[in-house]
Amino acid sequence: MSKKPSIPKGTRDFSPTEVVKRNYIMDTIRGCFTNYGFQPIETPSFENSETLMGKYGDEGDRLIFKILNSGDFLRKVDDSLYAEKDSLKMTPRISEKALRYDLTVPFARYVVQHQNEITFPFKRYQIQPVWRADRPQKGRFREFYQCDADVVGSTSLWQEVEFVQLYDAVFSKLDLKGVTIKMNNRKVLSGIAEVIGAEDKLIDFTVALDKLDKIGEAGVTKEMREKGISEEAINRLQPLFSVSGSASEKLAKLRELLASSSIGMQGVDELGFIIEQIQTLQLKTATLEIDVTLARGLNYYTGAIFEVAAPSEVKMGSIGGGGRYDDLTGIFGLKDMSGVGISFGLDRIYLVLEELDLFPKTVSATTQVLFINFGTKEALYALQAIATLRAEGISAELYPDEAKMGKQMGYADKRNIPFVVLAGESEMNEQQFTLKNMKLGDQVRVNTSELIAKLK
RNA sequence: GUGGUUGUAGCUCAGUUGGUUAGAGCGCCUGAUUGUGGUUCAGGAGGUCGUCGGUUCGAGACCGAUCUUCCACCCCA
Repeated sequence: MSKKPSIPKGTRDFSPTEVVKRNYIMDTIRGCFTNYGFQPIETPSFENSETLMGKYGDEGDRLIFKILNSGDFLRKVDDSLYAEKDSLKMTPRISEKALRYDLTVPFARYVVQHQNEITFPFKRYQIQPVWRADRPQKGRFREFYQCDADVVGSTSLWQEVEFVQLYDAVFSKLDLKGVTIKMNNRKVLSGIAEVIGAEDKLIDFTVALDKLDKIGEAGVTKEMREKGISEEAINRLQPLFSVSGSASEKLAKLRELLASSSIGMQGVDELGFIIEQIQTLQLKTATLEIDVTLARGLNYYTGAIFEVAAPSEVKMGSIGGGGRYDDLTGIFGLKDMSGVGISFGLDRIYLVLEELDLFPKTVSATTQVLFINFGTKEALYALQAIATLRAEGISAELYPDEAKMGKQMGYADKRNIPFVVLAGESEMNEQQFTLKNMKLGDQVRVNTSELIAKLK
């Protein structure tokens, strides 16, 4: 046991059946992305540390996997720094590269670096793994895939409308019903902070607010108090907890609440626009909902914020998220380039589909027909037929060894191969094949064209 | 990063207050069956009990460390 090899915490191997299912999800998402006019790019799995560090907050920095420099890197550290044993100070000296933490920041870097070759607005999609030095939990890994679609170079709210449609399209294709697209707007949150006079505590305030459905109103106010938000501000927040009802009712309530804040009103108007258009365009399976407590998201969101909740019967964190970031490329020196995008969490969608048994049966299909190996002459005869079948698009294989029938049949059985061909001397003499249906157990004698017809 | 939890055969798990040679089901291999799998029957292989250290006459069981699993925080897809 001890000598058995293993893989690092939070990583996984994928068996054939799992890869087939993952590909099904990926192909579905990719199909929708291209259908909506997005173009694929890829970026390196690791970036220069300075590209990533400081972009996700202190918590994010902690979760970034750092790559040790090559060579005798400790020799270059001066003694006084080494003696301090301060990891935070030491890290930049011994690590200059890091594994990417998400796909959005590398994308921003890409846009800035390639700005002269890009035609704006630029719609790109990207499906690649990301890494986080997190503690694993259910649906939480240290290596996982994100599937991102972003548009940069347009401030049009029609993009947000299209992203809502895109979410709906993907989940409809996957036949995943009961998905809720939660939407909020950073400007609404800023407006609330402004109205209650806690602008300087925006982050603390939003993080606490985000936990409303988890720890309740009392828990949220308690956390806000602990973070130093004044009692007066918390009292003024009161009406917010009772924002409920339909989208238009929520919007009306927010307008009332935020009347004195121009930024807040702007956020409400943006939410209203998107809701209104979606009401006309209609969604197929997903539900769009305004959630004023939705505050997750990285520090760079400036407008819309999206988060996708799995159907309520599945206990799973969000399966997607996104939003508008007006100044993402600004940190890399390219100003006035607004972006908006969404992300799908492939690994979590997989767990949800698995739990709800929503993978189509056909995705598990393997080889269509196995040819039994009876010996050299027979194998050659079989391979000639196999070549013909393959040219017809039928996946076929020859059992490589001249093993006992039982073993060869057992192989077909275990791999769920639906058909087996037996071709020995008597079949060869008549240019025929014995085709056995493994499920029914019956078998027929056929020629080549009949064989193709039966297997197609 | 904090707190808890888990680890015994390929898989799922039993294993009494610490006591002889650690078990079961499923799976695997061989045969009954030299051109017929999935059913049945007979036989067989497979474990330094996660790892390292400690307590003890004696440890799968108790203690410590470490790794891993899952869970709650933090945060997030």
